[in-house]
Amino acid sequence: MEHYYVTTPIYYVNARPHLGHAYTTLVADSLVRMHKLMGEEALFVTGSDEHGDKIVQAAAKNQLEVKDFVDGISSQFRELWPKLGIENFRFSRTTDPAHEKIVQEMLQKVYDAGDIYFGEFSGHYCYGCERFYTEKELEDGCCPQHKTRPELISEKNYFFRMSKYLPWLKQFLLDNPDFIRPERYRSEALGMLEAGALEDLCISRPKTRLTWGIDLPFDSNYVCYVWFDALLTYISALGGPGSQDFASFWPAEHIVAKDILKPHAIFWPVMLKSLGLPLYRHLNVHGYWLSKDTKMSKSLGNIIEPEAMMAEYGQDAFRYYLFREMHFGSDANFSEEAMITRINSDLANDLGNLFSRVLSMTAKYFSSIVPKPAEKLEQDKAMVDLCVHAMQNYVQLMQAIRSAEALEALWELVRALNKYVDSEAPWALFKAKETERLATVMYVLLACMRKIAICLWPVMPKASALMLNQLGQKGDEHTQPVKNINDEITCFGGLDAGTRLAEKSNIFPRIQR
RNA sequence: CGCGGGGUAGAGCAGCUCGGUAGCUCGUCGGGCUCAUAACCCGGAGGCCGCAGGUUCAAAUCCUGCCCCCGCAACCA
Repeated sequence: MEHYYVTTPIYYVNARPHLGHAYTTLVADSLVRMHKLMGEEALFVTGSDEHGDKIVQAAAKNQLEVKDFVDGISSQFRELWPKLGIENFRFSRTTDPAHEKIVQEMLQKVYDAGDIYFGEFSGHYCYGCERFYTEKELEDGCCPQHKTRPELISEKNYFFRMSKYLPWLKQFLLDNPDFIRPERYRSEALGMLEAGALEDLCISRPKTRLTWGIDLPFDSNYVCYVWFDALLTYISALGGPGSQDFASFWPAEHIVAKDILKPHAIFWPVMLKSLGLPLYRHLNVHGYWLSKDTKMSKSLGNIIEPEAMMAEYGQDAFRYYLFREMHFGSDANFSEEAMITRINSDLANDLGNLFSRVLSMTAKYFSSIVPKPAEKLEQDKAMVDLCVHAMQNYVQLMQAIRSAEALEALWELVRALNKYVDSEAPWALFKAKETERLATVMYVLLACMRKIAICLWPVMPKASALMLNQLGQKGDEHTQPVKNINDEITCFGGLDAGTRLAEKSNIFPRIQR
């Protein structure tokens, strides 16, 4: 069986989850569901990044022990996902002992290979912030936070010999144009390499300054600082190299937002190279959700809380809106107004109403039993062809993480079905007692609706299951409705004559403004 | 001269790689149908494709310059 593995970043737990976290994780969920729908074994990993000085500071601010603090926020993240219909994930924590062990093994390996060296670093250190600033970051030579003059101190630390691999990486990116996608982020990554500004990575902190971290295996006076700790969760979550899951699932499809392009596009491949491990499949980089055309931030008060949106509009509608609105890679605006428009026009008017009118007609004309179709006419065949094409496009685009276009493609089918209802006018056939013709038209409609319901499982699992149930099919939000959707594309039908259907349907009610 | 993205109907976007009728959704105006969630279907109006040059028989699409917006340069998806 094919295996498919996706990761989200592990989220830094110094604040509550917001729309951006939710989106990234939803994309991972939809991909896993899509691949399960293609008969593959699929899972994804998300988690929380819990080390570092900012965490220590945030805990102190909340007057909590660090461990208690990270336990709290971490579980907020973990518990949010199922509410969004997100499943099939492993939740990885950087403070998990199993992870810490693998990080130490990997560090030792890189150290033994000679890619880690002990060096001196000097810079402008602000005691208030407990961090170094670069020349550029300083404002008039002062710390931008505290407005005080930082002290020039030097510190011994461990460095990862990243520069050694940069020429190789550059060539690799040139040879593999879709390794980082969409294209714009590949350009940006190449730009970073071009600039030549990248130095070796500092990967440690002395314990005199930070103890909340993983001990370096080769020097107990130091803890590991961020990169090896955080990025290696993608591997440790599978059990690390040598494990069965690693053999089956690696390499991963990574999903990140554009703010963390550099660590994932540059640091991570180079680390993998040094470790002698296969690189990830792709780095898939998405943009930001903007609120009123600007980035969301606490100070502007334009943060969107996923839970509040779901409470108001429901899980399916919220998911649909996010998948439909954002073109992967570009920024998108989040607005409740736009979401309501989408819900009303796409979900209520087009899709929901299609189910409503067709099921109600089937109740009236055939007592809610799927009729046996007679011979298909040209227009029926055209409808079936359109269904095949729409599904092909949809499946392909969803896999390529182009959900907006995928849904657009599927909605061509939804709209065409509404049109087909109008042009074939089943009510007229009923009055004229053309029962055979009526049966064929209704069958084509119902069979196509079933296909749509199957397709939508990765995007709207609950609604998909509900639609399938109304069509007399088994189906629940947790289990893929068919073994392999590709079989559904190539063969029309799949809906047995004689199946009992729901008498009416109101899956997506209109929202009154 | 830091890097990257963008400026296309009232709104939001696609098209630009590989030049040749400017497309989609929402909104708006008019018509049709009556199965349906006042939903559905058809038709119309509405755009000098940021500005100025250039290449070309032909440019939203290629080249040059300029203007404006946004993001990154900090572990904020």
